[in-house]
Amino acid sequence: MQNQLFIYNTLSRTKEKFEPINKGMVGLYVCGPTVYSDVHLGNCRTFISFDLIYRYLLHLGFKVRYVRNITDAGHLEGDRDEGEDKFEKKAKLEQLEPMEIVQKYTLGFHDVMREFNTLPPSIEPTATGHICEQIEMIKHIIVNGFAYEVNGTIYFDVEKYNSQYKYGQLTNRQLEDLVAGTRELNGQDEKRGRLDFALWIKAKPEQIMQWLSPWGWGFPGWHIECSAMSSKYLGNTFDIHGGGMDLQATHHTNEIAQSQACNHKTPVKYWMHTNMLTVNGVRMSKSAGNGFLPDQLFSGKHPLLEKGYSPMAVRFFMMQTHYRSTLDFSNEALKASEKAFKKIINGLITIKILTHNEDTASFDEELNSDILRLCSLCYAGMNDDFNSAITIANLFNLLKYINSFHHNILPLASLNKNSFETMKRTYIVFVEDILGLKEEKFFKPNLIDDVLEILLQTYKNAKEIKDYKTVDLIRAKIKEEGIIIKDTKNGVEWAYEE
RNA sequence: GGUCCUGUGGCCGAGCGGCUAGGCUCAGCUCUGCAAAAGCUGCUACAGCGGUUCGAAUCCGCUCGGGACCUCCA
Repeated sequence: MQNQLFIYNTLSRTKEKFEPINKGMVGLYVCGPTVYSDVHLGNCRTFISFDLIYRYLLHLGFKVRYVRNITDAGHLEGDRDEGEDKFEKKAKLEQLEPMEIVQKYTLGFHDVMREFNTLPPSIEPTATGHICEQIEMIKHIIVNGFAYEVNGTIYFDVEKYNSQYKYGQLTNRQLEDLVAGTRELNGQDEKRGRLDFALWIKAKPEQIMQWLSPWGWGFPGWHIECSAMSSKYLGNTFDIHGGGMDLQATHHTNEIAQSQACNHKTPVKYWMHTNMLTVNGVRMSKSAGNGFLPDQLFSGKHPLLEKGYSPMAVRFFMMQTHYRSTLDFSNEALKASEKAFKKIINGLITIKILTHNEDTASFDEELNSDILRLCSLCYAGMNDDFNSAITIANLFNLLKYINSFHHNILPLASLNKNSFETMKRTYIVFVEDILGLKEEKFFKPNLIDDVLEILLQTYKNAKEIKDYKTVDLIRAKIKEEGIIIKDTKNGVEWAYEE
């Protein structure tokens, strides 16, 4: 049951039984961020979705090598070799070195990922750290006849490639249709085919980020980075490659082409794509002006947000929707999830203190089997293409029982030890390890001072009504925490114990 | 224009041929010094019209909405 994992494969457009290439091991590659500005929230959804996938694979006992790159060079404004380099442009704007831009936004990205409680990947390679590998790969592609040089720039020959392989297979498109969708080459273009894309780009003299290659000074194209890094760490063919749906048509299509042109092997067994984020029904994007940053979402400082929502509430919100469905952000939906999340966490605190004392006096067969059924449904949800929505629904069903036991509406003695332990383990493991949710402390900065104030007031009140039992209790307990209470002529004061 | 996805109750969101999804909201009940928490009950949904079937939210066709990619974005 727990091993019957099914994954929707974009390549076949069906759910397939997951069978790793090497038994017990999984190679997972996810396209990471281009660190030229703050992480986009939609980007976060992708990484949170794959964090869930990573966590579940680990839970199933797989040895997972999770590679998520950092794109820190070579990403032009137009994905098809036009426009300025994103880093160079931003560097000019912020009056910094391109690498300062990279450093700044990489750190910011990691902060956000930490706030969302995502596990770090096993390897987080950078594009600039793998220039040699990319050059090597390009050389192979040229030798194999699928790329050509024009004035120091190397282009991938899509038409030639398509004569032997299917270029548009990931998106189920014919080459002719793709060509029809692009504009005609104007006289300035050096490339031969309209769909051809750059593997290596000749640098302008003033450019800061450039490297020496067999074809002169230049920098790598965006797509070759992922191909080079994934094959280096996961091999020529690996299990799962993921990313946002908008990478499917261009980036991932080109990755497949590059890998096959280089070593004649299909690079990936299962392609997984996460869906987009919308705000009040409209796709979140820069041009629509409805894209808020993670920090704005947390603080509530954005015109579209009524209030701030904590990272864990947002994470939970995302997991209530399947990763292949579009997810709509609205204050109403966010508030609903915030409440539901707190309920889940309160349940976590409850189940942790709940214990079974081996008493089965009022054993209820039906109840036991229902609880075991719900536990297995939690697995069934995740096994069905990581359907966390189903898992969460069943966690809520379990939670009802947990609360009923806790409030003695149902006697704990109606469960046997095994059912109880299964319920407890399932709830905790799913909430903490798989969904990656944790309790958040919402304490104000000066909470301690305020609580102390309340305590001292209670102390004073007790003293006035000569309730010395309470007075002594407060004094003794607070002393254990290293604080002594002093009755002075001016009233009650506290001090650190010396 | 091409390639696709999608329309579920007041809101969000699973399900994708027969079995109560779940959460939030609202109304009521139980419990309760007050309040909260928790439990219970109700609000009887599947865009419309045809068709296939013993049986359709689920499959097929048409109509009407919404959206994505092909162009910067995960």
